[in-house]
Amino acid sequence: MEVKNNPTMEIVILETAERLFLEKGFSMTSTTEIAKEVGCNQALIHYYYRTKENLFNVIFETKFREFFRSIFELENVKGLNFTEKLTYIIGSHFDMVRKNPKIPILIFNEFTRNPDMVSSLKSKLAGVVSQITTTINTELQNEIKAGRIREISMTDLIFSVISSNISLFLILPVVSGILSLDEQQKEIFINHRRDENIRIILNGIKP
Amino acid sequence: MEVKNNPTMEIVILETAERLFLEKGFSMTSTTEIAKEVGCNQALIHYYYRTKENLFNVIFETKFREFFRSIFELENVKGLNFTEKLTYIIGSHFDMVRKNPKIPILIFNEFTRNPDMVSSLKSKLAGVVSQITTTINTELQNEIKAGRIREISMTDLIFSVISSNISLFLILPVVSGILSLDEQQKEIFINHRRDENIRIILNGIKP
DNA sequence: AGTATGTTTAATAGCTCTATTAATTTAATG
DNA sequence: CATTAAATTAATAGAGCTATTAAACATACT
Repeated sequence: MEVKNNPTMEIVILETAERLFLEKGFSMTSTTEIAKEVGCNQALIHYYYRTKENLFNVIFETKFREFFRSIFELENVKGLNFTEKLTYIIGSHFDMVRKNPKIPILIFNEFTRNPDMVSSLKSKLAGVVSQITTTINTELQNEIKAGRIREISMTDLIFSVISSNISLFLILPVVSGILSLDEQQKEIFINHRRDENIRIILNGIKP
Repeated sequence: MEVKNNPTMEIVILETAERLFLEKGFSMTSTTEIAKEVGCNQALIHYYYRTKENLFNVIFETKFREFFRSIFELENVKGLNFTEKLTYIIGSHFDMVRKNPKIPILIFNEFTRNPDMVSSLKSKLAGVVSQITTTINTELQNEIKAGRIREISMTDLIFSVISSNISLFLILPVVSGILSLDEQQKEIFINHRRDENIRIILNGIKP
């Protein structure tokens, strides 16, 4: 009965794998490569995680959950009116995606690579989704009744926010590649699109 | 000096490869699998296309060009006012993406798999982009001056249209997997989002 | 010191993939 | 029919990948 004294290797492997999987996807990343990057023997990866698939799943589940849990940060919105609330929500969702720009494409790819995985994730999401929906749905309905917002469902609103925010970071590599943007120009572009996304949605739901 | 009598195999290979590459991406598709699907010997693929990379590039270049050339169909918009024009453009862009829902993710993945490819495609796009921009930019500026549209650049407008349209088809597999939507429900959802995308953008650029 | 337990490595089996080469089949031509 | 070129296949080299196994190493405990 030993106490794990230094679980460093196990963790280093996980972190390195996470980085590589996010950079290059599941199939383009080999356990051999992970081991080389970590600086350990390739068998060690299988010692801790048994299979590559399993290692990936550990990472994927974490990231997937993380990503969806923090879809909308609803802590700091008390005391704001609806427009202010929405502005804050869209912005903080944008910032979250900005911090994890590679996760969406990882998810999309994983869904085509392994469609069976869907079922195992369904349950985990149900709660999160309904929580978000109900939290501000009442307020949305009030705004609509008051005629300050056009008829639109919560689902559609959320969908539009997520769409515009994630797609920026999907398209960005292509655009910045084609236009040869440097890091600074990219930053400017990102910040500009942050404002634009907020603006187009706020305006887009007006009556 | 023979005349190619039946180039069927060459073409069948190309079409099958296209389907598989779009379904599962570059690295998840093997030449062995393509051959099996075509019903020919695996060496035949290399006989016609030499390398898998090369076969992919042939397909990718075509699809990429096709996708960008038809980004905006500007044929049938004469005689319409600006709002009608924009409605038509967003809708037909949506329909184009709907017909080729897998191309965007193919492009995004290819850009991370092989960043060098960017340079070879730069030139091919310059023309297309500027053409689109200039065609309706004058009109957009007029609308802005007339106070019917808020201050927004052509680039931002195009960006928002492309974003909302492609991201639907990226997210769809995830959403429909989680919500277990059948084909009919998917159709309804897609059509609904088509309207919603048009609406949010038209509204989103109002003053 | 010696044993037990957990960690790490070396070696390798077994598979699949890409690409090439040589041989075989098919089709066209004089 | 014989010849020639193109299309197709069989066979295989060579590489990389995943996963397993047994051995070596390290560490803690009695």
